[in-house]
Amino acid sequence: MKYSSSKENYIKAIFHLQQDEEVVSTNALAKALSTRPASVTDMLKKLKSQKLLQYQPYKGVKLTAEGKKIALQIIRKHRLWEYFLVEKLGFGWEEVHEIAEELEHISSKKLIDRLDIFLGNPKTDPHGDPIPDSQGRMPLIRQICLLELPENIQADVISVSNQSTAMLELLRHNHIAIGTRLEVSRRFAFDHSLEIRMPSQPFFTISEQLAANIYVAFEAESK
Amino acid sequence: MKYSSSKENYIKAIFHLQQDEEVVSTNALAKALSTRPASVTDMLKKLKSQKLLQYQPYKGVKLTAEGKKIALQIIRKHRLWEYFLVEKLGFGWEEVHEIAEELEHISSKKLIDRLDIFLGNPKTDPHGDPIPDSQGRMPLIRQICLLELPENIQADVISVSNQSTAMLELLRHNHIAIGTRLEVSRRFAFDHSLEIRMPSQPFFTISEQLAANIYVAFEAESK
DNA sequence: ATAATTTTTTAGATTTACCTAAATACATAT
DNA sequence: ATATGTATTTAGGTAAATCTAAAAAATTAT
Repeated sequence: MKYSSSKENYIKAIFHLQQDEEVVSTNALAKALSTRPASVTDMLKKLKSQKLLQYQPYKGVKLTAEGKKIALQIIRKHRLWEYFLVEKLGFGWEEVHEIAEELEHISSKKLIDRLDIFLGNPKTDPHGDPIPDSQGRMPLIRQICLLELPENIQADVISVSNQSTAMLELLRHNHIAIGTRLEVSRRFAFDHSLEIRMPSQPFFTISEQLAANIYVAFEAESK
Repeated sequence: MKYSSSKENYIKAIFHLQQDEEVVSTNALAKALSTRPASVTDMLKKLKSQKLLQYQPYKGVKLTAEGKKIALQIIRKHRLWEYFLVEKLGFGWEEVHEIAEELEHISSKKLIDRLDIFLGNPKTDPHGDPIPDSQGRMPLIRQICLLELPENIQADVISVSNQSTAMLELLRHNHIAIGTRLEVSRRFAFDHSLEIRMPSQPFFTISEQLAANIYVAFEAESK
């Protein structure tokens, strides 16, 4: 079934608000969507009649299983497009959200599954948020310092804590950037330096000092 | 200025119909857009008030310069997305039109200009139709047999006339497919074979017989 | 427990993009 | 030149998604 962009935005907003509060209020939704409470009430009635959510007047709202499924599909699209914009088109991670808000409403499922493959099945978007898979399963992502990354586990760089030019220069030299997929292949006891492996590139090592400033996200047993 | 998807579809349809007939009739538009003549009349009034077209009741319609500019932007987006879907995501050229109809309404100009660069500034879409540049200039495309392609001019493969497995095998072996960018770097008088150059690949030669079955599109002095 | 405040819903409009049915303008054929 | 047929417009209506203002329900404070 296909839903209007407006309905999709409601579903997505409810999904996100539900992470904090079991039940979502009309006012909270109105604020999140920059609209008026009266408009929210109208839309909730429509979405309820489509069985996407449970709603009793004055009692707040909660997505049904079907509603959640749709929310996860939209979030999947949003985050994959963000990844595409940053990794392939060279956008900064601050400027992609708005564009992804539009792209997430493109309907073709085949498109998004092929995009996923084209991007190498990333597990997180450029902000480090997990990307649901084609079945809507959200991978359990752990975000840690590169120093603590277990060996031979693929992870994506999500942030760097030190922004000095000296450090950025070193990162650039090693082709490490936000979004880079890498893994630690060895650790050397002598100086605690790390051997880094990146897809289709020769191995190289980085110092403990550098690694201490890099944060990565990786998939901790999905399901 | 931003226009609704619906308005953009009207503008695009008028642009295409204008290629055949100087002035476009209400009925022709209704047919092209699968809608009713009365709906067309309504919309024409709105678009006229926005100065995107010239319209006098009963006298048909014609885009203004501004209307044409917008049409070309939409066509640019449509064709670049088609190219992306085929070249990067591996879709067949028959199945991309529908998806591109949605993608063409994504508004970010920066997105489309970066996509253009990412794709290597293709001059034609997978169907061989020319892609307007960032200023809306439509390159003059000539479509000819590879045999007749002038030397050292980049061209895109748009079709192959013989579909035998033997020929397709040979094409695959040479990494030639619909959409491949190539140029003829030399011709050998002895057997009329051609030396082919492709970006970031070693040169190779193909027989006159093979070249006779390959059709390409290239830019003939734009402007 | 009642008053005051906040939240939510209802009622009634508006805008966009459609529709059908009827009226009008234009084109063509005799 | 008039009749007939086709194309186009007008008139009036609908559905989706929004809005404001007012009413009603729920919550909080005294």
